[in-house]
Amino acid sequence: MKLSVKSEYACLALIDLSELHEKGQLCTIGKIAENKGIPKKYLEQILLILKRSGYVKSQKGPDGGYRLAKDPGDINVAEIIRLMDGALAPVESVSTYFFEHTPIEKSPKLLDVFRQIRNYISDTLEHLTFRDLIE
Amino acid sequence: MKLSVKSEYACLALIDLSELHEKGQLCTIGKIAENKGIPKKYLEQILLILKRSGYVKSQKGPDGGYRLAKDPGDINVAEIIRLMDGALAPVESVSTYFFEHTPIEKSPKLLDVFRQIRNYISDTLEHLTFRDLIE
DNA sequence: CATATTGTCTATCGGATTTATAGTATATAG
DNA sequence: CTATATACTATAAATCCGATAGACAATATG
Repeated sequence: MKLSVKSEYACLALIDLSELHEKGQLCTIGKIAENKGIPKKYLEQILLILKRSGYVKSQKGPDGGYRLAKDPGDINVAEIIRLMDGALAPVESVSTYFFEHTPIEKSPKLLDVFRQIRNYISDTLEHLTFRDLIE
Repeated sequence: MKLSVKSEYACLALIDLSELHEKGQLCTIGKIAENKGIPKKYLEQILLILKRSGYVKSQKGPDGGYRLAKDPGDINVAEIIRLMDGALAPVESVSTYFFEHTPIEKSPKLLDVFRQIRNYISDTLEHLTFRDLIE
């Protein structure tokens, strides 16, 4: 896993929305972009992806904006990174959801170590929810 | 850390050379490439990098080839990946050797989790030597 | 010395990916 | 009706990665 800027932006945006969630307030793309220092038009695309996957809801028009579609405690960081970047594993040949063959399979011992690393990353990030990340 | 094919090739080549190390035998680029299924011309560049960093030695001419410059037990996987790919950390802002600012710093809590992941990866791979990977 | 073999070095290409921007369409509050 | 917001698609710009090409240098051997 090498985190892309896209994943970072997605997490930051979800943190922003998580903090507003209890009040049920909408927040515009522009506001989030400004808060977190994210290019607005790029954030637009990211929020669209999050919307299509059911993490956020939106409303058009004046006073429109975005809000979370779930409780922050029901969204974990692993699923967001997988959605944006693909595999958490450092090598696809030890990835559960994005398996692919790679040259490293020629060394079973090395492969085992990377599998162990993948499991650590998955366990850590799957148990980390956006509730844990709110201030 | 997302492992590149380059790192994978470097590790596989070093494993090959580690297995020959005790006998002090030289091995040609072509042989290694064939053994591990690596494009020869690409492997050439990788071995040059390893040579310049003191991991392997070479000899030109007929009967020439490569051999390890150190004991397999004195080379760990972390340093090879850092040489080929840069940071082991999933985000540069928690990298010890390749620190850079990234947007994720806006969430200290998230940053902490990634620091923890980085430490796990570093510890694991720094203690893994090529002696451990020999058959 | 001539030749074949092997590493050295630099340049570059093709393709993919990533980050970001542009522009048009659609919904809705007032 | 108009201003404001999201929806959507296309594509630009930059970078990186894996791979290839080809000229050069060293050396063992006959």
